[in-house]
Amino acid sequence: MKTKSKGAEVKSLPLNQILDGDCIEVMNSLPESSVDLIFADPPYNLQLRGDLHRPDNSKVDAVDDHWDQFDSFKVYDKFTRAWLTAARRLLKPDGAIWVIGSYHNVFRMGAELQNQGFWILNDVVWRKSNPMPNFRGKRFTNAHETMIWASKAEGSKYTFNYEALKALNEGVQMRSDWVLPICTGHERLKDENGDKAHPTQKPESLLHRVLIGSTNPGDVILDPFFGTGTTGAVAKMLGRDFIGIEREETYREVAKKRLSKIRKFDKEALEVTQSKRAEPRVAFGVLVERGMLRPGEELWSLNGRHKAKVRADGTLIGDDIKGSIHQVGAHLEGAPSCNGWTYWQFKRDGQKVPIDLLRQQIRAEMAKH
Amino acid sequence: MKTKSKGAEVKSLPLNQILDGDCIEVMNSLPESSVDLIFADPPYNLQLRGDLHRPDNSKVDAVDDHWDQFDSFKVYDKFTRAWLTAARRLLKPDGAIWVIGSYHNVFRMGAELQNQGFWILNDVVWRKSNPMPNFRGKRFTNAHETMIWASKAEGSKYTFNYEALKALNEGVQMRSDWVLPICTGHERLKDENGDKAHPTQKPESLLHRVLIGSTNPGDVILDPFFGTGTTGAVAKMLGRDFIGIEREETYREVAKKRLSKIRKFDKEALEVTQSKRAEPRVAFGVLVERGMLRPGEELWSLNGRHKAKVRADGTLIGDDIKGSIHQVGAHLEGAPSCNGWTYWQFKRDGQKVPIDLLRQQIRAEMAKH
DNA sequence: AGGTTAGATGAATCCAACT
DNA sequence: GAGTTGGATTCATCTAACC
Repeated sequence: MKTKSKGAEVKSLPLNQILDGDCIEVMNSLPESSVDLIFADPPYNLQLRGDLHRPDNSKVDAVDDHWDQFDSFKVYDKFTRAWLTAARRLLKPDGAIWVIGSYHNVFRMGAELQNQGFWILNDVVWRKSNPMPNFRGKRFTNAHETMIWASKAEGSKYTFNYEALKALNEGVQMRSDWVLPICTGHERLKDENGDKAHPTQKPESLLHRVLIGSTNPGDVILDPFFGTGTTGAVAKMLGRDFIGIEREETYREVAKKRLSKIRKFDKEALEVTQSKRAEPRVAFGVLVERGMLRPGEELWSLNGRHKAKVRADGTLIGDDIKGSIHQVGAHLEGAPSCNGWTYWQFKRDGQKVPIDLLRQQIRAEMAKH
Repeated sequence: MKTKSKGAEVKSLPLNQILDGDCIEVMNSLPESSVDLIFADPPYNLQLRGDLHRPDNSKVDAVDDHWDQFDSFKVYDKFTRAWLTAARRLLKPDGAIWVIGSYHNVFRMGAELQNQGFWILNDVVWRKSNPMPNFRGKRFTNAHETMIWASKAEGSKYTFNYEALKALNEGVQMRSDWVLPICTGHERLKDENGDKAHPTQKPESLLHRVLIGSTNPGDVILDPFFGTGTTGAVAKMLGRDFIGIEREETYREVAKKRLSKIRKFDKEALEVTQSKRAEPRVAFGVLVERGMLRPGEELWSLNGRHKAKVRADGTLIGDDIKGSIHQVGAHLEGAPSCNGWTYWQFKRDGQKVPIDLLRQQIRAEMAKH
């Protein structure tokens, strides 16, 4: 659905490029309602007072680059309002956004998201398995960052690959707390001096989970604070298109070099576990039409307490109720709803068999042709 | 230090009582700069639409109480501003506050704390070991709540019992994410009908860690949204004084009865807080997310007879089967079950290596941190 | 008595396609 | 666009009933 909806405006998007400039101006130059997902890791306004030293007196490399200083919350709020407004304009109606931050800025971003009409879906905690300790012993180890996932508006039909995430998580549904290591080792990009190329490079594993969970292959993902391009790198691997915006030339250069080395994974590997909802709908009446069930044949409920008769038009008739397999099941159980496919069974060779088996046969046939 | 600072005004405080009334009015009637710590669990402003049913058709008991209803963010913000202003007035200069909330309200509370000059020390994530699942599979399991810990102002000499918390945490620094179960079982207070007495009762283990970490014996702790009195109960056990404010008579009654049964230094309560460390379960998908295995990469079976390809969501795809490492292994062997971790191998430098080696690497990392 | 199984439940912004 | 119908969807834990 999403990929089909790409119209003419999408074709004019500067896909898989890193755009130079202030992200607000650049976003305003792009066509509205053209992007499926935005991932944003804005500067944090860290308010560091003086230099921080480890117990052994070695200096900690603080996040004190010039772009990270803001005079006050007021200025920061103005900045947040501006870039979120520009970002929201770019999102398709069913698009979504992820923002990431720490306690220094995330509350202001979250409030502004709500003020602008974004609809928060989850706040997700990235629980770092190897955070920097609190050297002074004056606070708790700052061991997590917070991400907010929000759709463009209440009622948006956002993308959520529930089954794929469940598969990623050993068969149980994915929670709002993710345990992942920080970006270190070979993955951490270095400059020519061997220092880290960017102070807050995010791990690819984080973006992998974000993109697998909330985008499909072919989707367009915008990152307005591209940095050294983790979003673009993972998007490319996963067969998504990206647009990066970054105003610092050194970061653009590092990101460009990084992206040139990335290759997309096999198409087959990118196909992901699908939800049953994605499968074609089969009308119960088709089973009757095809003679898989005969009119007049009896069906038994899963618990064996009820039975009903199949009618020629694909409805059921019970003691005091006529209707669809779902309606009759719900009525008999006194339940608000009922999935008739898993509720009803028919008899073959003395064995009770769920009618869903017949639906699966039909679906298998449909897949062949 | 703290205990010495108690002046004449402190003596007039209504200690270890539950005050009746609107918390803002009551707080304004108390003497300023008289309280060491405030713990606040205000209404979350959940905006629940219709009913929600579990897959077994049972209805979820929603938090739809009148006290959680607000017309808009504007109204909620006004409420937040008012009670935080009253709370800040009551705090001693070196006092601190904890607030707890979910994504519905915590961003607004956090921003207002900052606006009023509170100095955020940490945001602490309560990771629930047994949260309610997401029944419709439309979002991530909402598995955590967020607490914000802030001093009255920048430069406040807040209380932080670093060593006590370290001891609580098996000798390593306490982190900003706490794994604790929700309040159930005998601890959960019931009314005469056997229904829960309060819809959102917090676990004592949570308050135990808060009070051990950020107060000393003899400190005065105020809870403006006292509910059924978890803050008071834990304060009493730990030899702190409390002041509770609660406007609902039924909650006050339950809390009063509860508190009468509490005795100071209840050793049992101390044991409750020893968080059970969950056995580190590693999802195969994590190896893919972290780049230890690449989507599209091939795995070989232990006997060399079968191979399968890794997909981006941590499932495998073989000749005629898709599924988890365990499912695909079992299918290929025609076995009822299979331990995929010991069955599958990957290739590095021409050598076949069991994937379990990668799991061991991750577990070693988790154990370290 | 001791172990097993079935049932209940928790701060939840929880559907989508068709007529 | 509103109303109707099909039919997809749950994890950890505690309690009570039951062998």
